[in-house]
Amino acid sequence: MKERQDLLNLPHKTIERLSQYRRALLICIDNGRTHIFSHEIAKIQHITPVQVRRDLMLIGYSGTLRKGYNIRELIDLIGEIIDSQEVTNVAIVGMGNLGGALIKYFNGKRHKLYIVAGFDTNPKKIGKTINGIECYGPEDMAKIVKEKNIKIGILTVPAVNAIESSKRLVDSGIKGIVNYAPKPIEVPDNVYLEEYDMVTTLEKVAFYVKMAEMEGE
Amino acid sequence: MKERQDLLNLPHKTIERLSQYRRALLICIDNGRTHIFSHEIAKIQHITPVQVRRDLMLIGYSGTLRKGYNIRELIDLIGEIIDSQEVTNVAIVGMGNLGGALIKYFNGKRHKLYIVAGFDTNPKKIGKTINGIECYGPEDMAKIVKEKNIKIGILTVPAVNAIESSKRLVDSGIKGIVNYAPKPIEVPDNVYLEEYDMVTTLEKVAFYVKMAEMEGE
DNA sequence: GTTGCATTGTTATTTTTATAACAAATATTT
DNA sequence: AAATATTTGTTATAAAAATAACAATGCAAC
Ligand SMILES: NC(=O)c1ccc[n+]([C@@H]2O[C@H](COP(=O)([O-])OP(=O)(O)OC[C@H]3O[C@@H](n4cnc5c(N)ncnc54)[C@H](O)[C@@H]3O)[C@@H](O)[C@H]2O)c1
Ligand SMILES: NC(=O)c1ccc[n+]([C@@H]2O[C@H](COP(=O)([O-])OP(=O)(O)OC[C@H]3O[C@@H](n4cnc5c(N)ncnc54)[C@H](O)[C@@H]3O)[C@@H](O)[C@H]2O)c1
Repeated sequence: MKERQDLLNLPHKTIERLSQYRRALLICIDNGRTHIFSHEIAKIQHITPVQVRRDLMLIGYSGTLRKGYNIRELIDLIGEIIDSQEVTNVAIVGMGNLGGALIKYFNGKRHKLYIVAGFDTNPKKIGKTINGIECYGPEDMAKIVKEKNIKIGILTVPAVNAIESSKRLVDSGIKGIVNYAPKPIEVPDNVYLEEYDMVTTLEKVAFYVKMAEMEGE
Repeated sequence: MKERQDLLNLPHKTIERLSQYRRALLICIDNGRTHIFSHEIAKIQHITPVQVRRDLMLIGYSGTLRKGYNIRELIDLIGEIIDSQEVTNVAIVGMGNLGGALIKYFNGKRHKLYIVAGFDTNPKKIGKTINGIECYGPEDMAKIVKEKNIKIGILTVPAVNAIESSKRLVDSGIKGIVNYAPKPIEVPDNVYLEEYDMVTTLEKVAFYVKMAEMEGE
């Protein structure tokens, strides 16, 4: 389970769940527990115990029969898998309402991930700080990304600016992007992209709520 | 394609894409286009033309050979499928940074979805408005949900308060929840739930960025 | 009008993910 | 010490989603 290819073969959903298991396990450790059963993890995450055991099998972690999993060991192993050795630096592009909320919220939440810079085109924002994070103009992006060793960009610009901003991020040497603008962007193969569309999520929920209400009509 | 069961059999991912196709198509209409090819939609969404055609086949919409799809008709059909006839009202629970950003952002974006109320436990926020949306105390939730005919709740409270807040939403008669707190919640079968965890997303991106960097090591 | 070709619509296959089935191990009870 | 219950770990199956393959249609060029 130390081999790069093995890690890349892990299902993407397993990677997501590992992050979530760890967060739950950190709370358990704080509560003084040392071991935990698969069905307890499953209960916290509202998934099945089988799913939990399967994920742990995939990362090659073994528990003890009738005693469960050693929480500390598991936290550490998940860290070895998903964290990088060094801190990973992140930038916010678009220091508006959502970008600002993320900055205020995020730092301190994760050990190995920090938001270290913001970018905005609005001259009123450039040079200002939010929660100690300075905002730069987009023309400085390449320089700042290099200086601060920024690897990931979070896009929170208006939809019409998403494509130009993503290009600038890529040109600046960023290696991963999370796009919250409701406009699909395109990145080269060597950049990892996640997109999330809150409006679509809400429309989807509204659809299934409508369907539930139509029941028996 | 008018039958309830047919709509429920649509893949969840197709429902999501329909929402996104529509948003893209509305922009095309504004640009004066009347027809569009599957490969053009695909280009905008960065997916394959086959995926587009398959989705449209599933909703029973036919284009014209060598002419493509009638944009207006398609927008209307997607509306018939995913929108409810009446407006669907939404509440924000937790009027903090993220909840506030959502309120400022969302209204006006969609024709049939409106945020009409907020809830918060902080006495300083209760009675105030953000963008014209009033904030109420949680004790008024059942009353307000009924009065304002609110169907969906967006949870933006701290993780430790997520479970109690979700219970209150359910007890108040809400039918759908979007949970942005990084804490899984549980809802009865008759309530539709979507959870999204931004921290997990960022950790996932960081993982794949790390993997890409390890290449050839 | 025949040929070529772009485009749709449908079925088949593959890939990804989740669920289920069950064997193995070990503590507890009788 | 045998039987039972609990829990892990693995393999097998099913479900969901994406991709590929290809037939059908009808315009355009010749
Ligand atoms: N606010 C939310 O809750 C929310 C929810 C879902 C999606 N979104 C999406 O997130 C994005 C931002 O939303 P918001 O509400 O924060 O908007 P906002 O207007 O408050 O912030 C956008 C910021 O981006 C800056 N900007 C514009 N062009 C830029 C560029 N080329 N480079 C850098 N910065 C640029 C603007 O100056 C502004 O400060 C939008 O695409 C929106 O659709 C927001
Ligand atoms: N801010 C972000 O960008 C961001 C990103 C990802 C996830 N989140 C999640 O969204 C949630 C909110 O984040 P935030 O940054 O807006 O936090 P925040 O502290 O700014 O806002 C939380 C709000 O919830 C209110 N609240 C607390 N308990 C409540 C209850 N029981 N009922 C109603 N309201 C209650 C608080 O008074 C506060 O106003 C958190 O769970 C956070 O993890 C936020």
